[in-house]
Amino acid sequence: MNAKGKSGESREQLLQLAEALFGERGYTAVTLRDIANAFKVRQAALYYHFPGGKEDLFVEVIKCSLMRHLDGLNRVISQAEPNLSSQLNQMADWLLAQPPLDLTRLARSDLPALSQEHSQVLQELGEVCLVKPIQQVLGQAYERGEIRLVDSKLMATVFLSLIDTVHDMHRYKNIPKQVLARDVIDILLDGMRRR
Amino acid sequence: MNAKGKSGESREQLLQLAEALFGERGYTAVTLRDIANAFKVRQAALYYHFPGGKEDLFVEVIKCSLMRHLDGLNRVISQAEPNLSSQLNQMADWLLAQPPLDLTRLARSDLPALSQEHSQVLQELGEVCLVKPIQQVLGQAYERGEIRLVDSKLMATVFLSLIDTVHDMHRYKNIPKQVLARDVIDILLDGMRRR
DNA sequence: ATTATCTATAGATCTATAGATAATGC
DNA sequence: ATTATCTATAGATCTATAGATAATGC
Repeated sequence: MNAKGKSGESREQLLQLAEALFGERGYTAVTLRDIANAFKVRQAALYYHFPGGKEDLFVEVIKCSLMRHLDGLNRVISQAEPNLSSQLNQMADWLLAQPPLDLTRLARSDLPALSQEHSQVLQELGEVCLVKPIQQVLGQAYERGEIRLVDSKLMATVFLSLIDTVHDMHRYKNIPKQVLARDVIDILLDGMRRR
Repeated sequence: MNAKGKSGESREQLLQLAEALFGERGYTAVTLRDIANAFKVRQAALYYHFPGGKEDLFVEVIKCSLMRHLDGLNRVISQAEPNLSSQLNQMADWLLAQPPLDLTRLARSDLPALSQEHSQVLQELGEVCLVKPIQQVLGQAYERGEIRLVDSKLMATVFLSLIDTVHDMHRYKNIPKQVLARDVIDILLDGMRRR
């Protein structure tokens, strides 16, 4: 082996660099050369780690990212106080610490460039790993009587795109992301509250 | 002239087709061939209408779209009843009738592929044409005492990404976009209301 | 003469493959 | 022998340019 250490950790680092780039600019806008540069190897060397090429690398990146999100969300949900406010804020903190994962762009721009197979798999995994956990939290809050009945899928998706908005807003304001998120979440919570 | 009629209207139609494509999949994912196909000409013929090439076409598309949004938003704001609920709902209806214009993707994926000049111009025009009008409506609602003090830029951006969420959500549900938007807007309004 | 297209193609990427090379592990 | 890179390059796009062509307007 030439530069990188144990196989597992260098693959991990490659996935991490690729995730940051894909997350920032999207599938078509990021080239294998960009990723190779970040990894400090030549473009062709990526085919050693991902013989399937760009599409397989992307699919792997998104799969890993989504699985990690599922784990992370479930963890913070279980550790949060058993009320919606705490749960949403903990989820927001966790999501904001991750590289951006814009489901809207994923569905609109990235997935259409992939094979129908891959597109469908990622679409469904996105539902399961991101939308479902939030939907569930909203559903439980309704059953506890904390909020009134809402379209939980719609509100879960709104919550996720709110996170992306805050990710971006942080470029222009130097208010911490968590504070921005908390402000919007408070408004959503008040709005959903039983009256 | 061969196929298309008066110069002005064919340019209009070209801009409209390009706007739909760019809006759906983004700058890098849409090729000149895609646009030419939609316009039913060969790729090279686009250089007659836009000698500046792909980047200039995109910049023109976004400029026109943003100016139209500014006009449309100002019009519906002035025609709405003078309360925030009516104004936001009218704006939502108008935005949902337009091709999607995802500011998050624009800033993250599209603008970085352009020259710094163009990138900056569009960035600022996006602020002026989309964010500012909504910010203003929120500011006036605060002065009327309808809502409490909020970060109007943050909430304006949240409102815009909410519209994009609804644009997408409509793919999966067959509930009318306006109804979905109204549900979320009601929640935001209640949350922002003075207590 | 002007307008709106076309064909053909140069030049610049980008993805992906083939084969060489160097370092380590047995 | 295996692992992780490299160089070189084929093949496929994609953008952009040059020059030809056909229809209309004067």
